[in-house]
Amino acid sequence: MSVTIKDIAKQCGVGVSTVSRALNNHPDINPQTREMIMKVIRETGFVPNDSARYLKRSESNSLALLVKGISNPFFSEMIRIMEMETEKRGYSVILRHVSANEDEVAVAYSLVRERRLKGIIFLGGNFTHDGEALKKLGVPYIFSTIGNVNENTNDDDLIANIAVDDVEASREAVDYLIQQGHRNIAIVTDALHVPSVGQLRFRGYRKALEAHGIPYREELVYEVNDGTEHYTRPNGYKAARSLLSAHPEITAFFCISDVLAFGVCRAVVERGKRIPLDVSVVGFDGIEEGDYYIPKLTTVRQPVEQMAEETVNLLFDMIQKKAKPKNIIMPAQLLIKESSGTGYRG
Amino acid sequence: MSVTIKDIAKQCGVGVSTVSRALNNHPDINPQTREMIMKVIRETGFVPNDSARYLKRSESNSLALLVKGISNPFFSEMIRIMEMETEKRGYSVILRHVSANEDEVAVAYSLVRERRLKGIIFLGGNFTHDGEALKKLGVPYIFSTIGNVNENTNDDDLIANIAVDDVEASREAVDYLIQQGHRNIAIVTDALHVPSVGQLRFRGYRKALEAHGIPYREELVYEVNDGTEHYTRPNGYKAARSLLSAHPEITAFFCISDVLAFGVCRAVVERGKRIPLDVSVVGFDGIEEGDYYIPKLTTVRQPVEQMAEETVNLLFDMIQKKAKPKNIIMPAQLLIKESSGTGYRG
DNA sequence: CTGAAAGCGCTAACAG
DNA sequence: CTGTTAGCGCTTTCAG
Repeated sequence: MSVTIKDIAKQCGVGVSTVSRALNNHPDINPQTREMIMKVIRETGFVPNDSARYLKRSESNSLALLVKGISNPFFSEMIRIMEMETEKRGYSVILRHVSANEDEVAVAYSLVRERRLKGIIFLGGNFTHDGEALKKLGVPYIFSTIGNVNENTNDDDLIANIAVDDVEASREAVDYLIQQGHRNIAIVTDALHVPSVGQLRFRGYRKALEAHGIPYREELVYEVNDGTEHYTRPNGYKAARSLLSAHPEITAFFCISDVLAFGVCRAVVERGKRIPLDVSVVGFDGIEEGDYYIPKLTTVRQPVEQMAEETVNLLFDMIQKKAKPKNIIMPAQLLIKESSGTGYRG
Repeated sequence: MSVTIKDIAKQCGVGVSTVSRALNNHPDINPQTREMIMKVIRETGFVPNDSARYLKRSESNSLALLVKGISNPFFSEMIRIMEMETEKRGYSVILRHVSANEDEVAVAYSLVRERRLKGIIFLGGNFTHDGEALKKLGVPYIFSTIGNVNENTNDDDLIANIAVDDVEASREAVDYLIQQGHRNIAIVTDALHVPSVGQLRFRGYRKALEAHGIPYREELVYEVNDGTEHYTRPNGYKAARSLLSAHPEITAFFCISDVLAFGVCRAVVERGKRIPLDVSVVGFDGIEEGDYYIPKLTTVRQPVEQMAEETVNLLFDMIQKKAKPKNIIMPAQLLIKESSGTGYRG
């Protein structure tokens, strides 16, 4: 069908292996021969078939980055940095987004077999994986920004994991709201019933309330569940509308993602309330969009750059057997911007 | 290394071809044999190696969707619908994002060879392609939302293309601003020197000014160029800051993308001006985020759903030889929301 | 330094 | 219905 390595070999009057050597910058080749071959390759527009290469190759120097929920802008920056860091080490990255109903571990498994991967990074998603399936992967893997996947694990079974302390960061954020005078604080969260950041951040919320002796009210909790993706503006919007109409006494919203928070803000404003005069809104993640919102969003910032770097670092250390899987907790930072302030004390 | 089709064959006491048939739902196989084989496959956790499959297969029933500038949220929705439409037809989609410095046609070329693609969709990017390289692809291809790539082409060389009438849509948007009384209208655009939507939308801007006898002032044009991605909030922000400080008389901004517009809005507000009382801002694309912004963004909406559908439709017609490449223009719609209004008349 | 030859794991004729 | 066999395009020994 199209031009192959054989055609090039014939046209150059050399063997296919010589062409292969030229292609792969092998040292064992006469520079002149290489130059000649490369010239023909350029003229022909020949591109080697990766399927064939990977099929044959035993090693690859590449990682896969499997992202669940790629539309979440929080991941964009992380992906960018992880790609950069990986390429800096001479490795290439295979980026794949897996949809909500796909099994990322299964995808990882095929990829390892096809592309002879050296390691895998899982970004996003809940932690509900089959330990056996993970072990079968046969290469080091690491979870990033998925919460503490090792919560109930003993040291030997530790899974490589990088995340902020979701519980503590959320507790601080809600504590801040309470200190501002808020008492009727709603939370917009996700996936309370499965191990997830939603669950962890919710726990932080409860802890803060408890610490201040504020009774927990289930009616102020909204668990989003529309659509396949949960971290969306419409979901935040719906949450706040519903919460506000049932509980107009709410003066603050803690949202487990910035994207949800934008939806919440819009609903608050449409209800004729002012931010932050009447209602405070706090998000989570610290994405760029928040700084261009009006008002700028108060949020719990995850240190994306360092998290991305640490993730890649640890994975490479594991690949080189310099490290065992471990749990790394990064510091999150509450950034007080314009969407929050002193609570209404009616 | 890991379990292959041979292992399965051996374990089942059948030939590899039988396993292959079971795997591919071939009709020529005893249902019981298939069941038995599938059971072993499940138990073993065997996953066929796609590289090997594609290497051998002559056909694939798949398309590639090559996206330039994947971080632009405008594309997310288009991608979603295109994937849906394609799968509805029993084809699968290979989604690849190509970075600013990659050549999407080269990527397409490798993909065609590796994956035996049936067709290609190019999403985003400028139109500066080598016609020869495109022809070499050997399969039908289509450009979507990249502007009128056929502007200076005669009918025979027509390239399949779907876009809104960027010039006319922009003209209408600016015309609207003028009718609202605005006279000092700035434009935040991109890539004026190359064939691109930036250029087309800029042309619409000029046309509107001319039609109303408003002199064109180059000082009110800002061409973003920071970073590899141009359609970003920081770029919009910088543009508006710079424009407003040099020309405080500006009362309206026309931005060639919504994302730029958000940056502009933030800069306007920080300058102590109110939207839309003092300054109007109009975007382009009609992304969801605009409806959750405060104020809701006035924008030129591209009919994403229909564009996505038409793109897939035309490509399939071309694959089935039912249609030749053609140029399809879709209607854009000016959505007047909250970020624009009567101009300040000093 | 270079060529010949042996597969990588799978599919697709081709005979049974 | 099923097994045998010949490659898909490439990399990689192994001899020169």
